[in-house]
Amino acid sequence: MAKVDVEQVRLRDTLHDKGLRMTEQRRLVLNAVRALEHATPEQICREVASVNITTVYRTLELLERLGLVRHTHLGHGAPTYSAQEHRHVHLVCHRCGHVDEVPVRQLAELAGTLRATAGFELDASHLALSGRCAGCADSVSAHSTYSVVDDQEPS
Amino acid sequence: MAKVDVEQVRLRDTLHDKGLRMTEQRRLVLNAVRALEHATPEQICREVASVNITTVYRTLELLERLGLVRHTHLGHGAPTYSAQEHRHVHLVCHRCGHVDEVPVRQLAELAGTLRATAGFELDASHLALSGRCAGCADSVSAHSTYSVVDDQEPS
DNA sequence: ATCGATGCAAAGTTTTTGCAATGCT
DNA sequence: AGCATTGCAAAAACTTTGCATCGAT
Repeated sequence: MAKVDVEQVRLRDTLHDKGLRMTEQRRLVLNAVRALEHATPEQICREVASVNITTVYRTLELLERLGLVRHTHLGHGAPTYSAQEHRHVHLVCHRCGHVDEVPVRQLAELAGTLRATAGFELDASHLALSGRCAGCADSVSAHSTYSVVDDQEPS
Repeated sequence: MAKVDVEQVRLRDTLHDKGLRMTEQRRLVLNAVRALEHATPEQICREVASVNITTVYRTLELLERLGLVRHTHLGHGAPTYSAQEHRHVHLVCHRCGHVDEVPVRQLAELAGTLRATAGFELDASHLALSGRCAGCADSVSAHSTYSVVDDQEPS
């Protein structure tokens, strides 16, 4: 598959530009990030069993500095990594943990507002929004349990 | 100060409703969360030195279940807690780490869009947006360093 | 007096660091 | 050959658990 080679060459070139080296581990980790989509370091490590967990951490940090991957905090646990080109907004349900995705475009308006009011350049591809997914939002009326935090502000 | 007593009574009542007990530690931790604003468990523990770190963790979890505090993941490290009534959106600069805040209202439009398109109920008070703060966005032109990830999508 | 809450110590998780061995270039 | 990279082991950082004691009700 030509695409794979292209990606691989791109990685090699990016590394060489910085005086860094192309290794099998780096290729494997990058491929795993692309294949798994928002995966934690541990999940990535499981996927590429031959690569040591230490190397996974170091490689993810490197790939992020190179702009090839990004990480997001989807919940309480470990950060999750995705390929740079995988641009979307994560919608994380903090009831059931389900992660949905919507196009980055939906944030354009917000990005404009934040730029205007706070001078803040929103990085939309880096983003996790929490709330209730469709399924859990529906079932809310049936619950008013101890363990659930729920109260939307008046307006 | 009457306000303090009111808050304290509210905490006591909320606890008693569940058959739980009002303790000095719970009062101290809740006050610390309110005073510090988006503080990590460790920072809270430092603030209320007399309370054991274990108790801080347990109390934060409890207060969150009771709907009195919330937590957000502002960055790589530990989660940060704020009082439930402290409603705002965090703007986290992933260059310098600075955390700014804007009113939740700015998300109203986005919340509507997500509800309509994905059935997702956005929890705006729980939110951290990452990007570049005004200061770091300004200085971007001066840098094209190795360590900086930067590339906004075409449109 | 009862039973929930706390503190201490110990264990569990996740991530980082030091260093000798390995392997790109 | 030179120097970045890896793997291992150990440390560090963060969080949870068990249990005896303490304290709110």
